[in-house]
Amino acid sequence: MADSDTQPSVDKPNRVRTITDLAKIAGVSPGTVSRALSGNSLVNTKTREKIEAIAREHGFRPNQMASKLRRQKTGVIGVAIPLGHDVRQQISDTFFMTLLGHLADELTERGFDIMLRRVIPAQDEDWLDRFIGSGMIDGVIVVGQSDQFDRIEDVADGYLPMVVWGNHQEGQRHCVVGTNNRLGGKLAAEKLIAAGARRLAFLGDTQPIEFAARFAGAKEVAEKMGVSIRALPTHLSRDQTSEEIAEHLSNIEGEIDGIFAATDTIAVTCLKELRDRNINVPAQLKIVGFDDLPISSQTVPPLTTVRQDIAAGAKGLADLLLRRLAGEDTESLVLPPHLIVRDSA
Amino acid sequence: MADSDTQPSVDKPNRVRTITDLAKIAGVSPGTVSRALSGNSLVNTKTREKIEAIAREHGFRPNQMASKLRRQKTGVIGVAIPLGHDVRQQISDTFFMTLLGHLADELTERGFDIMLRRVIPAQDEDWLDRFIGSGMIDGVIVVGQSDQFDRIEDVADGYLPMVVWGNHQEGQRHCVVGTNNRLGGKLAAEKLIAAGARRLAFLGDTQPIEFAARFAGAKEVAEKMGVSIRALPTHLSRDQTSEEIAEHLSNIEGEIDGIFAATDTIAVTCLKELRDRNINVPAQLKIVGFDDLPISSQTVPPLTTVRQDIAAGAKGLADLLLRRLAGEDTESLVLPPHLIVRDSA
DNA sequence: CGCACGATTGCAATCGTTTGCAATTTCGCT
DNA sequence: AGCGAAATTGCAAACGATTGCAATCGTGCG
Repeated sequence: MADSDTQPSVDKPNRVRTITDLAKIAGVSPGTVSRALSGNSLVNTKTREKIEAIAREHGFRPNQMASKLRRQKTGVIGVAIPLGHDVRQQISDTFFMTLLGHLADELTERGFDIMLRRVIPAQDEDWLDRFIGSGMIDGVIVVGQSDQFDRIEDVADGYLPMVVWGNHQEGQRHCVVGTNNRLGGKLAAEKLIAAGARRLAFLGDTQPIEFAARFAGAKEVAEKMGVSIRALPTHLSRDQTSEEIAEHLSNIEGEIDGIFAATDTIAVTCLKELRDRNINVPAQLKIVGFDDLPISSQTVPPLTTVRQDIAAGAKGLADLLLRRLAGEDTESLVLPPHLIVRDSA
Repeated sequence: MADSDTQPSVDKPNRVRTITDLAKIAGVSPGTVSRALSGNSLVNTKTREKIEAIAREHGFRPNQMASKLRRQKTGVIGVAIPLGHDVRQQISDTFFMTLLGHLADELTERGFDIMLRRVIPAQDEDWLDRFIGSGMIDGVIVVGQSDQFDRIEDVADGYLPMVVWGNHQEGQRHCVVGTNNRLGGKLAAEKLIAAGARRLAFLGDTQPIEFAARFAGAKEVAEKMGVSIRALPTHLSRDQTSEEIAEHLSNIEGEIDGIFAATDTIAVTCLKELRDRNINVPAQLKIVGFDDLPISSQTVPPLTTVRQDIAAGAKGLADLLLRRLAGEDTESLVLPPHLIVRDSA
């Protein structure tokens, strides 16, 4: 493809694009320019200043690709978001997006760039190997295990600089940061029961490992307390959710007096549906959510929920990854959930 | 730094890391391997299959850095989020995050990767040049003009593959995608007035260009209709917002009967504060928001708001950028806002 | 005045892949 | 069997920055 005039190389006759061009102008060798610009090695102060001046004047920036190729490191952290269970749970999902935001803040502060990759495992068998092996990133953060637990485990042995957001399981090999979901589930169930509920339901998909753990925790408490609990499966994408929840609510009308929602997003939708049906929360039905999203304090009634500390999670992910980048084999980090009592239970 | 044993090169004695290694095994030249793997050029089918087999067997992936360096294109789109007016408006802001999510979906679908960069212009004069000149990205999408309108304009002339999310101004040179904020402001004011409000207030920061346009639109309508309107400045970060809004509400108690919030996020917080004060919406005070975030339909009362079509915006950004990448000098895209009438006005 | 040593700088190989051009092989056809 | 065109493959020069090693410059000191 002849792209001779695609680039705006016309404005300045012979623009300084390479370190060699600059060297020619400065009357030194490329090596010296490289040293002067990278700052760390020994260059005569006068020479350095001259080179820096010329660089500034011509708006020169060393080509990162070449630099990275030569130095075999990129300064880029890959962030992969696998969309396993529910492809329609786009990455626009509130929780993930918030986590990503904090992650961006943390990593940027430490001088790393972020390469974002949304991946659909069903369509791309070895997404993780591909990402890692691409040579474009120094390390990878996987946000959410989705249904890819095994694949992640496979990779973990041979590749140190990887940290995963998700659930921790006894004896797993990959380094994970996440909330103690099981404990969170317990807190939720205990609260519902303490508030007087006796016939519980878990509202949400029980397939994803995190949600399964939440359900398991709740179930354990319920059984110990002699209270019934059942799962009402739901998808995550917004449009379906509403209808599914509506249907569930019709089915369980009067049979259930306490709902543990897998997610605040689900809980909020549920709250809305209940209001439409004139079911009073918490008098007739108690609800506890999970996440403590910003919305959750603004609902009517304000949502009682199990808080995940997203900021701390992001910080943990970044910290651990950086230590692994330095060669350390770190332990997983399991964060404690906190029950935030508001008015819905 | 001697990192001889940092890498796990021990597991497989002599791993296939380069195309040359693979070529040696296959008994062909590196060039042939490159052609076979890239798929597009002419290679004997049998040779290709053999090479592919060996590649698969050894889990070989061509080094992207080298490839990108040689081909002078990266397959990466930079997404910059300038945090100008309010550094504490972290990129975890709901609207931007949602836009980013859709953007990720769009670009990924078209085979591009995303390099995310959060940037604080106040701390980094030439963030945009640096990003563009880094050689790491083929094009850039700037999410939000913030207070960087001029800098963006400066760059626009010399650099084609850039598209910006934001407000469109008569005669500007950079390609922008965004909602017609002024029109949106008009719709909001018209609705408030139609609902019976006569003393309006605009709740939000009027500095950012998008918000200024919204306010201007509302003001135009208000003045034409002989209705008063005033601005109540607010910041964007959540913690401050609540208090600021509370203070404003105390000050204006009884003097205002219609609020146009710069953002749904602000509107939602405002709704909550009003509820705490037992001010009935919409009877005593009418509210219209802006954005139509997912939350907005779930509030009590559900929020009347001006909808921005985020998905369409993301698609527009991606489309235009790709056309610019191909050398076309595209026009800006201004999307129409839609008034979504619910119960708050 | 000559030598040695430290401070700078230049040289050239290297990172791993792509690709224009030329050489070689394969085939079809007469 | 022989010739030419078409199909494959090999060769080697890029892409642009980094860095170990060696060469050069300058200066202090005997």
